[in-house]
Amino acid sequence: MKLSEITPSEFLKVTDNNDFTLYEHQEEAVAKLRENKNVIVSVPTASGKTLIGYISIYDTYLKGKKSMYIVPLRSLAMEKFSELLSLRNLGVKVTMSIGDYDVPPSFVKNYDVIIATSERADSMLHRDPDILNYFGLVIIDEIHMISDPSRGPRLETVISSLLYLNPEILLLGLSATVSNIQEIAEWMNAETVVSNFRAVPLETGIIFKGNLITDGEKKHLGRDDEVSLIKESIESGGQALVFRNSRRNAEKYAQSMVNFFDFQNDFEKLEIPPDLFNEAQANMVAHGVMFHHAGLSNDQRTMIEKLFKQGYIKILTATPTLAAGVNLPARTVIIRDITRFSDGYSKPISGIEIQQMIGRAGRPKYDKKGYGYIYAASPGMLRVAEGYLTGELEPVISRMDSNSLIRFNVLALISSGIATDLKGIQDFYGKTLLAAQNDIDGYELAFESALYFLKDNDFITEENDIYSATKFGRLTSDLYIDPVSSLILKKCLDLEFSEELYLYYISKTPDMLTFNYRASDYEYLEEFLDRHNISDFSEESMGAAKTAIILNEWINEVPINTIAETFGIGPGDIQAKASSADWISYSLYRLGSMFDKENENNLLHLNIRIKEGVKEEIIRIIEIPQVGRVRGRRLYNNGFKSIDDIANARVEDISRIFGFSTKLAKDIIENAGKLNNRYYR
DNA sequence: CTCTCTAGTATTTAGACAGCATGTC
DNA sequence: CTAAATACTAGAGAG
Repeated sequence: MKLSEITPSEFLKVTDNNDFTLYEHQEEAVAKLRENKNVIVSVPTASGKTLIGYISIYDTYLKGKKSMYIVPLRSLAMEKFSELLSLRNLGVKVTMSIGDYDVPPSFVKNYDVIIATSERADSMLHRDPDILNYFGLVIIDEIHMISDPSRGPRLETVISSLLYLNPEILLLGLSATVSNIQEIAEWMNAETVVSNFRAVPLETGIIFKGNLITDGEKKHLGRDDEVSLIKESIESGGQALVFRNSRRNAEKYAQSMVNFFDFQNDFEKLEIPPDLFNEAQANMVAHGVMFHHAGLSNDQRTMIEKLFKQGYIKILTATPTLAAGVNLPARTVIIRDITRFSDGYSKPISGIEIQQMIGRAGRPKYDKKGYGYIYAASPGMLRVAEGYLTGELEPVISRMDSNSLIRFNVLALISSGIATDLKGIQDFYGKTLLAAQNDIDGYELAFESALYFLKDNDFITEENDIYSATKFGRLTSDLYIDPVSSLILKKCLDLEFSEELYLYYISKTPDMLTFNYRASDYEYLEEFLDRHNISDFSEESMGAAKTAIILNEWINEVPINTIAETFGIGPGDIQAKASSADWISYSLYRLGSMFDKENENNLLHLNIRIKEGVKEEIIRIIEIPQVGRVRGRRLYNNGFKSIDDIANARVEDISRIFGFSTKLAKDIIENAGKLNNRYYR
């Protein structure tokens, strides 16, 4: 059926007037949603799931209701946001609500579609459960994420809340292929739409001992082994994506590709900011090769993704960052490692992850066919690889049963008023997948001990078996931090303020994942703990000390590359850590304002310094737009020490400073002037 | 006595979410 | 439980 046959005439504005024929699974999903049935669509990636979203969002809009689109990653939220913007042509107002994103105000009431991460959705719901009255549709992308041990429970909480609070809201789940899709559907009162359809056909094979095995047939690959497959792909105009299981492997593999291929990109033409890449990296890019992992800075990653999309980078080697992230397809995908070290063992990676990686093969519109190959290093791994391809699927399992998550959730339920007694909590949990998969009566003890813990630590109070959150409990829940973190921060406030020491306690909260320390770090870590009279030499404490030391370098303006080199980590690791610490230090500031007013200013400044990575003395001047830690420092060192100094400066005096063009100098002076005026008003 | 090589041993290992602010008759 | 690559170290042997 054509798009125009099932949608209002104006709808084609969304698709640039392309009136394509719907795929069968799209048609089926839309039909079921229109019958007011929840739906779970399970199809491979790149098979038009977004169009189902578009149509159902517009249907919902016409009924005067809002839609929410939940995704697992911030990068995916931004990608969806730019895709869904085309709905603006129909008057549908789209926004996104993710942590860290402060451009459009996230007034739910003013928008028709809200794109959110699962955590943001969770947080929004328990801050103000009433917003649900405005919603008619919630789309949950990558719903199989429920199975993710660390982040799945937050998504499961959101869906359970929807089922518990407002079963009228239509749910559309989009999922990878999993074995128990029926069970998930029953839990959500949904019908399933399952299809193996792919927009670009996929050919899969296993590379084993110099042979490529496809459909049981062996083909000898020659001396270059799997590299010959990459060669083939590139020479016929394609690109290749190689997944590896460690950063070092990804980098090494990229380096080795430089020796195999030489595409001779005109480096000048690529418009890469100077100093974005180091010499070795720039050399790889010049050869059309690069690696991608979370140790790279955000700017580096964005640039690499762009160069790959534009086709300048032909071979990209990556860790799992690219498996679940933004859509970055390539004609040929090679999964070079199928095991990864975790929990003390080297284990085969999950089938869902393999699906995601291999699903990247084949660019719609550009490639007639995609090629996905799995590399097996041993006979045992050959069997594992065969298992992936013959479709032994994993089930989605609830991970909501950890005690710390139950504490977090029970506080959220009480704080939001969704549940106020044990019975309410049990009723809520009765709606979870956890309950659908387990005997929920077995958790009563866990709920009671969570309630006891929360009461004992003044997060909640009780009267006649009815619980309500204290101010402390409410703030903890709103800050979205673990109650245990909140207690650590509260205790920290009793200690005399010292940046280093406070950074240590920030790092010690369970919400901060600390840096790993090595044997070679012992000496200075123990010295740090000694110096602060901390007698705890546990693993957590040592990790927190290392993290505190690195953050301390960051807030003292040590160049990010110097920190990276000294501690053997990547610039991306420092950015990520600073961003978590920013969140926790903000929480500390808020707790400080509640318990200990005296410390308030110190805590606010510490938060700004972590956010921006600056010393105290330039906190003010980096408020000027276009001035960050680097430019702020240069201005300060050249005598421009306040907003006033800069607002009244002459353009030539600032443009004389290294790194400041005339235009930039003008802009900065103007911005400083505006900022100044604002203060005078 | 010192340097070098080697065999055996120790070490290391992916990723990434959250808060805030704002509007207005 | 189901790894593999690399960095480190002690000790032998050469000069």
